[in-house]
Amino acid sequence: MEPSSDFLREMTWRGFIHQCTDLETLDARMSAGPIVAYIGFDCTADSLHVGSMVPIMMLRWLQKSGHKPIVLMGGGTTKVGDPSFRDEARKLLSVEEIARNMSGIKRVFSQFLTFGDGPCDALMVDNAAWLDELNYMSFLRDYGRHFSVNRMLSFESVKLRLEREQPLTFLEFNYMILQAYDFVELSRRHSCSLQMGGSDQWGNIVNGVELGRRTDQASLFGLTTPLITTSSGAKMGKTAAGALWLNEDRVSPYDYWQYWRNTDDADVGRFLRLFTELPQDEIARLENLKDAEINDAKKVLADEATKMCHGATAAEAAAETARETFEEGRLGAELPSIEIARARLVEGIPAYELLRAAGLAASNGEARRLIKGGGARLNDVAIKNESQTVGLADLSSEGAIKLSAGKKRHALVRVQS
RNA sequence: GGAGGGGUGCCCGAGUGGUUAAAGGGGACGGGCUGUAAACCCGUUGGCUUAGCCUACGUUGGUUCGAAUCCAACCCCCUCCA
Repeated sequence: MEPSSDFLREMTWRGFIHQCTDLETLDARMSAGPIVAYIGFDCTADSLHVGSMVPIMMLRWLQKSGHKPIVLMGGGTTKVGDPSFRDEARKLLSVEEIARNMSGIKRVFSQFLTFGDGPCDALMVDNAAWLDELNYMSFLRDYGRHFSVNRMLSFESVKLRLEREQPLTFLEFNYMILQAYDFVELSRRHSCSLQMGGSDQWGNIVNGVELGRRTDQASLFGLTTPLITTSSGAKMGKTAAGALWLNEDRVSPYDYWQYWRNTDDADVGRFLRLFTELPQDEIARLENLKDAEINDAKKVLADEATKMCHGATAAEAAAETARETFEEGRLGAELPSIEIARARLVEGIPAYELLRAAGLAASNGEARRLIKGGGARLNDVAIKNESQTVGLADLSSEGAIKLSAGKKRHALVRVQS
């Protein structure tokens, strides 16, 4: 019952496996020797977010277990747009946007995988390389004949669209076929025999496996990961500011660390397995911590996850700032900060304006409401009056003013030098 | 091209001439309780130089003392027909 290959055993224990086209045969293949596997990433934004962390972790484990990972950039498929489980069509992205997004996403990967020419080194390819020059007539005759529209319509991934009677354009309908063709290309070019991906990719993956069998008698496999939700049922990765992006310029290491630190109790064990590479016994110990002690497990989770994404130095700085801010009530260096001209502080700035400038409120009105509701604090003292002004006298001995919105959101105001 | 239906605040969704910055729900934010957790309770949720002013119900005009609500044109979406 338990897989014999290192990779699948580890993945099973950690909760990465949702569905597989043929787990037993795949396991035998992976036990016998190294294989090549890929995951595709479309270029719909200029950074990936935590939603992609599960597939990324899987590629890491694959590489660690002695197999070869391919990262497929969807430079071609992004021009079409994956309709899977969407109730309406995506906005069509321009070629320029796609190129920009791709360069943002590429940066992320160097952090997680080792690229190169060795047998276990990761490879990055772009499906525009073959999709862009496809000839319509020959493609239809060579590959289109292997697809049954009846079957394509039966996939769960398009059901939502069809049931809601929302239009599914012919453009989008082709996505599945192109992704299937990608798998065949990678199998031919790089002997790739396994496609992995999120559970929403099941239909697309199965089509690739079947196409490979029909055109090349290839024995291909598909493996999907479950959609990770928080125990409260929400899709994970939402922050106050929006998605939890992996690129540092969109979400700071400190905010990234905070996200993991604030994990629900109920999710800690599961997340440690999925998002850290700690050994099994260490995870077992951490997930058995009770009550307030579980906070220690959350800190480890935050440390590990941040280290992987932003490096050890950034992770330590984030952890240190959190400790200073929350455990000692001081001001940590990595808190988001803004600079204000000395002259403006001499005049005095209304507190609501400063809250807005520091990014703790989206508008002056919101800042006023925050103050009225008793959630705004200046150097840890509640701001009572909306029109209260902040001046030089409020600078602490560290040379900064600490502003807070609620218990968790803090920012520093420094004097412009 | 024809017939019908529809476009409301972050999202869903009520609202068919005035007291509507727009019910209700969700989400989000804040307060309380805690452990920087969950659950629960309470509050807030267009902007501004905030006892006031300004901007808002696809767009532009019109009717009216007064319009998200009525009229016209236009744009976009959906369904059926060709």
